[in-house]
Amino acid sequence: MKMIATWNVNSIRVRLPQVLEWLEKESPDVLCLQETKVTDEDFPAEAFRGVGYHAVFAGQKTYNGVATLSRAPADAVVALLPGADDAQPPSGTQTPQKRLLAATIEGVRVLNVYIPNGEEVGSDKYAYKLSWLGALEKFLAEELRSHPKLVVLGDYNIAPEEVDVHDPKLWEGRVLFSDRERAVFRRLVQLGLVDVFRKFEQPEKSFSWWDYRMNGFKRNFGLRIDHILCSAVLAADCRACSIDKEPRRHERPSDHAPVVARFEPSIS
DNA sequence: ATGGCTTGAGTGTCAAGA
Repeated sequence: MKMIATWNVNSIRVRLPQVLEWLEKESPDVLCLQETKVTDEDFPAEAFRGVGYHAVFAGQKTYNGVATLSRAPADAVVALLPGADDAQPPSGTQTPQKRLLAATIEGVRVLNVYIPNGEEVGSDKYAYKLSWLGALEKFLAEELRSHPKLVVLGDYNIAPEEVDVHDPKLWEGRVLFSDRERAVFRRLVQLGLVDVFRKFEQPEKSFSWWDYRMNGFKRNFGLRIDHILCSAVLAADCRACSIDKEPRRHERPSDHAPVVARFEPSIS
């Protein structure tokens, strides 16, 4: 396995042609998708099989939903985060929320995550985000014990540092960039993970999400909230990590861009 | 200024995302 990627597609129904095109062009070994927004019976597994990918998926109607596509089959699949919905989820939300998919692919433990948005600091959804992150931290610590080759990638909905935000003053204290969220991100890293994007020199103002409104992409008003965190063993063999802005320029784009990590020699 | 776009649900218009 030499290339893994993550992409919040904001509806797999709408984005399917773009994802198929991207797979054919880039040929990653693994692609983790978030916000598929379909139930499992509506997931387009056949279309992915047609271009040479296995798919595992955990979806629900309208919201959330994660899927992991891979050249090699996925084993030991866990489709729910233990303890995530123990605390009261925000009123009116469907439970359990489908936001995590763990799978072992060619001996690498791949944790695909769609961390809650949190809406606004102090809201019910913000409390749910922190509670969900607490459950993730616990699950991750356990998974790391049994899987030295582990990667956690997806839409974290957290911009970890000032350089990850187009206007840190504007975003100070706000959801996605609040101190508590950033502290949790640091705690996840301290479990023994590396944010591989920051292992390498990167262009100034590198972001993975831009608001659809106000020409956010053209003005590069964005945030880096999609991340690839690797265990030390995998990070040592990571040779590059980049954000592919090309799909964000398409007609009807997702508001997120794919993030890609490359390894040498093969990590499997 | 609490908007701005986009998607899904469902067919009028709202919730949710970030």
